[in-house]
Order: sequence, then C-alpha cells, then structure tokens
Amino acid sequence: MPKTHPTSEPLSKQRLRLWLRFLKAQSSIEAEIRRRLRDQYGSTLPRFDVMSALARFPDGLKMSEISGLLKVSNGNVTGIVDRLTQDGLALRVAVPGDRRAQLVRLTPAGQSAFAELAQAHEAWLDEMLGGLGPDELDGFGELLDGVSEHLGEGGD
Amino acid sequence: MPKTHPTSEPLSKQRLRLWLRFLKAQSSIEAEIRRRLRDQYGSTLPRFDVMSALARFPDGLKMSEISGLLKVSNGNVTGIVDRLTQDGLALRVAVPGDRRAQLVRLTPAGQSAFAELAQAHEAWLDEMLGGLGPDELDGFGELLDGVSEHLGEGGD
DNA sequence: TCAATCTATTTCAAGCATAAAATTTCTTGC
DNA sequence: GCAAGAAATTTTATGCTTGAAATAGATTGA
Repeated sequence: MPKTHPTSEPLSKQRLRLWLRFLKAQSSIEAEIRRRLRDQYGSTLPRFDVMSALARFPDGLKMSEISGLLKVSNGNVTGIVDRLTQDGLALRVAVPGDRRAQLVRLTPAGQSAFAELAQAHEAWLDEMLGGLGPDELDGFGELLDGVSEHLGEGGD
Repeated sequence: MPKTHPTSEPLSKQRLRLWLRFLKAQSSIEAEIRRRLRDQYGSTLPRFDVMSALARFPDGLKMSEISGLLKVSNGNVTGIVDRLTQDGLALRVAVPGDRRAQLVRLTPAGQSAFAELAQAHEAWLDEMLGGLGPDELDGFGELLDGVSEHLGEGGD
C-alpha cells in the first residue's frame, strides 16, 4: 500500500515538492559533471555542449544553427566559439555564397578532445544513474515524456 | 508489452539518453519560470531562491548560512543580497557578538513581494506539471529518491 | 538602381556563478 | 597581552547567459 503523501495536501503542493526534488537531483548531478570536466579536463559544460553539436555535423554549423540546437542566445554562442577557437578546438570557415555567415567546425584536435570528453561523460552518467535498471529507465522516460508533452514542446 | 528500447543498446547509452531527456524537461520548465519571473515580476530565480531561504528564517540568516542552504558560493550570495538590499527587499543587521558576520532579513516589502512570487511560482508549477496525478507523483518521487540515494546526497 | 527590409552575427550592459585571494574580526594557546 | 590560526565576508578575475542595440551583408520591390 504505497501511500507516501498525506491526502490532505493539495496536489499543487505535491507538485511543487516534486519539482524541488527534481531540481535537487538534476543540479547535484550537473554540478558533479561540471566539477569533473573542470578538474579532469580543464573544460566546461557549455563548451562540451557546443562541441557535441559540432561533432554531430562534420560539415559545420552556422552560429545561428548552434544557438538554435542548444536553445541559447546568439551572443552566447559567439563567446563560447571564440574561446574554443582560441584553444584550437574549433574554427570558423567562410560560407561561399554568403559573407554574413560562417560555418563553425571542430578541428582534428577538437574532434579527438570531444571523443575523450564524450566517453568520460557517458561513463559518469552511467555511474551516477547506476541505480536505475532497464525497467526504471523506461518508467522514468515515460514520466518525462508526459511532462514534455504537457508542456507542448517539440523535439529538436 | 512496453518495450521502448532496443535490447541491443547498452545500458550506459540508455542512461545517457534518459539524462538528456531529463535535462530537457528541467531546462524548459526552468526557462519558462525565469521568463515569467522576469516579465511579470521583474525578478529572477536566484533572487527568488534567496528570498525563499530568508522567508523560512524570519530571524535572519548569515551570508554563509544562505550559501550553505542554497549550495552556492559565498561571493555569489554577496552580489544577490546586495541587489536585494538596493531594491529594499532585504537588509543586513549586525550580529551582537560578532562584528564579522551579519544577519540578512527580508524587509516587510521583501516579505510581501516574496509571498506574491511564491504563490505564482506554485501555481506555475502546478500548471506545468499538471500532467502528473498523485500516482505518477509518487512514482516519480521514488525514482528521484533512488537517484539521490545512489548519489550519496544528504538532505538539507 | 537603390531604398527598405530582412538576416546573420557581434557587441554591450547587466546579472549570475565559481574559485582563489584579500580583508577584517574572532579565538586560542601561551 | 599577543601572535598564530581560524572564521565570515568581500573582492577579483574569468566565464556563462540574456535581451537589446549595433553592424554588415543579402534580398526584394518599385
């Protein structure tokens, strides 16, 4: 008889409490990932996210495509790509027919750096979400779908 | 027969994909909350979090207590409390026996501003998590507990 | 043509976040 | 009393993030 909540508590309070737990789990995992990226690789999550997008499109992405994929502002991407470029991990190449736009690509150094980061990232999550077996992953996924659906979000 | 994943896919990849969905749901909800706080109340999430902590302790909190509760850095809290103070929502009062520390309290204006924000915040979440009924809330909560437990996190 | 408009990107100002260094004030041990 | 260390906070440097303004280049329609 799983009844872990007082029936007297309004549903809105229960949803609020769930959100706070949700946030707590999320931010502790994310904080740990940021810490490891920093300590073990001298990198950051925003950089990882941009590299991840670039890795999926070897032909390059325009600045606006990156910001669209990651759902962040244009100005934000400018800064991150600047720093990636300074570090030799990305480069901007001209688009033939359009002098406004540029394609951003990972350099070979960027590709191998990302491969290393991605492998570590997957292993970290495997470790941190290790408490979840196949059935729980399915159940969790369905709940998340329910939320996203209700939010009226489209996929990428 | 819910079998939404290929059995061939390694568990680590499933966990990674779950994390990405988790992040997506979380960040779209959070982005919407930030947007509404900004557009409807001219406020921000960090301010709301600090005010929320202060509201729970009417006798005041030391700077280090705030940063401990919210798990953010000391320097971060300095800036947020500075701005809250400039806006007349919080104030620093001296601690009798210790000239190093100060207690931060909500002003009456801060209290009523927070009450309004908190009510809106709860209603927003109720709306955004409206797809989840009591049973789903319980199931979700247990999954989150499983994650947090595996992470070895203590409660606040 | 060429002016109006649209598109792609960068720049700017402000706030948030961190870790590390600096400052000020207590506390402790002699 | 006082020097050494600990504690509370602020400051600093750097990076991330946004929305809004600015810049530069393309497109379109009279």
